[in-house]
Amino acid sequence: MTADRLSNETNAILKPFGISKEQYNVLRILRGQYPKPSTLSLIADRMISKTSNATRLVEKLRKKKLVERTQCEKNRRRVDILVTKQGIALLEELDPIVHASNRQMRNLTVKETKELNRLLDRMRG
Amino acid sequence: MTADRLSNETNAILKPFGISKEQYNVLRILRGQYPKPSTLSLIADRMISKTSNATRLVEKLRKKKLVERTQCEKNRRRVDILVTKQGIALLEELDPIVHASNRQMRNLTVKETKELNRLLDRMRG
DNA sequence: TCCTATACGTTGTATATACAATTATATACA
DNA sequence: TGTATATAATTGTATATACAACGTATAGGA
Repeated sequence: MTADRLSNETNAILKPFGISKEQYNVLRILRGQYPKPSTLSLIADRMISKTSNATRLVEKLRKKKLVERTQCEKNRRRVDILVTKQGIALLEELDPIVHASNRQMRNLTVKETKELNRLLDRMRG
Repeated sequence: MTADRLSNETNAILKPFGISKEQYNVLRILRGQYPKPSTLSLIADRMISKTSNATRLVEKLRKKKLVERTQCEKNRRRVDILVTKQGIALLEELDPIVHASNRQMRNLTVKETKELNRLLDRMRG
């Protein structure tokens, strides 16, 4: 529930830029691989989600020209996803805004943030 | 993300009983008021959600005969929601299962759980 | 070579959420 | 009294998620 609350505020910040928090997350994953392409399974793994959802998020980003999809030549089951220049530019615009907002939003000290992350890690098992 | 992970495992546990984690949550809120009825706004407040979503969750519970809806006589804008005997019975069946699962799942000590809750409270502001 | 199992992705259905617009009732107050 | 405002809930649209069923493509073994 609490995580949702944060998530929503991030969504509100991103809304004027035309993407959701989850789509922003996918873009960051893609940038992490750049200039190498990512597969849908890789994206899904990083999001701890299903490939079916990665399929649809990527499709939304593709329609906005923020990513490109091409069938992988070496393994035609795969689809190579690559963030476009527009995607990178959008990320660079968004990063400082989102980071500042996150810090302010959760109102925790640095020490508390570390402890929170430690506990969340433990929860993940 | 982490909260989602937990949430899904709880959903998996509840699935055989025909309700979702969110619906279970609504039932518990209603039991907390029992035998007093709750309004949709009260439920939404407790869930840190919107009344629109409470409306739909309650409707699903109503179709399963787990709650009853009646228009409030004193204030006809309100709708009184009351958990039924079947609802209470289901909760009693589910509580130990869900609690055991939560404890196991998150793998934290009692002290850590308290600290986690404290930090989450701080985050809520 | 052929057949089976696995890998990668897509689509359909159900769940939940946020936000905006709308309806209906109640309250405040000029 | 009559009008404006606030409260309570509903409905429509968009977002995301999980799960299951399905369609290809690849790999491995008989």
